[in-house]
Amino acid sequence: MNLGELEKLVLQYLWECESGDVKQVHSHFKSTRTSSINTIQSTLERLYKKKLLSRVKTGHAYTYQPIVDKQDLIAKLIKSVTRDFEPDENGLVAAFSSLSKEFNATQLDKLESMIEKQRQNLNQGEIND
Amino acid sequence: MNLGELEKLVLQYLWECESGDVKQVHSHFKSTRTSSINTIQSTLERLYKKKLLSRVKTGHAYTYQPIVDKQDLIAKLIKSVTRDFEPDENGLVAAFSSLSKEFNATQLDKLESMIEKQRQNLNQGEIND
DNA sequence: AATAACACCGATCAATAATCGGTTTTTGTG
DNA sequence: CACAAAAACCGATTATTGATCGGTGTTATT
Repeated sequence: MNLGELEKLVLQYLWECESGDVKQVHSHFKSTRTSSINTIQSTLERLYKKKLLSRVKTGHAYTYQPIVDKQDLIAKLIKSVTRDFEPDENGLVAAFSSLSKEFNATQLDKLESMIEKQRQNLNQGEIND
Repeated sequence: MNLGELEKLVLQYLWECESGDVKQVHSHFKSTRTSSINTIQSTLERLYKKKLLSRVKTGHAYTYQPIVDKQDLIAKLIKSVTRDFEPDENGLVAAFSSLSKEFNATQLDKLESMIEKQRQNLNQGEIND
């Protein structure tokens, strides 16, 4: 999936605010972008069609809300760019070897504790099978 | 940076073959795609402009060669999609938390050994400073 | 000099994001 | 209920970028 510049910005905003209607989104960007309210409208619709936003009518205006959270979307995009070149299921692990060169000690600690947490998840799953 | 479908395929091929000229690339894709040799030509030029390929004249034909290897390109793309949403330097680490949910025990082992290797790199650097 | 192989330029097409005007629908108010 | 405001919806336009190729110029080889 490919996201345009405005689409990314709108997503960012909705992650911060939890939800919002066209008017809110439009007025948020009034200071930084010249996009008309119709432009915001169609951007929201595009994100809705891409299944990144849900919407409910409140009164006669839609309130839009992100379906996926930021981390999940990033994860999805990372998997997508990786799979383009390494369809293999270990592709992501392999890609990590290049990536790891840029982590400092603190970041490595964090990564390691995430790994440990995931190990526990796996073990937990085994017990309950 | 955004890569088209044919651009990705051509890159893949050149990673396998180390290098190749237009004719070679074209004949490689003859069976799977209908792209004319001119289409291959301009795809190679686009990749060259994107600084993903280098080229040297051998006779009067260019020989193209990847500048970045596959893992490095994947790493670059991963950093790029991450930075779009998490400009912070810890963004990648944060993104990893969603990603980690899908790794099995073997993969976790591999990741951990990469982390260990990177720790040693960091220590080595310190000593030589 | 002729020819073949190739690069290079320019044009077109396709897909998609960004843009907005105009119309219809909904709703709240006098 | 009629009307005005607010919002959705539809359709058209523009911009960007990748894919495509024809035609022309350039170079090397015989």
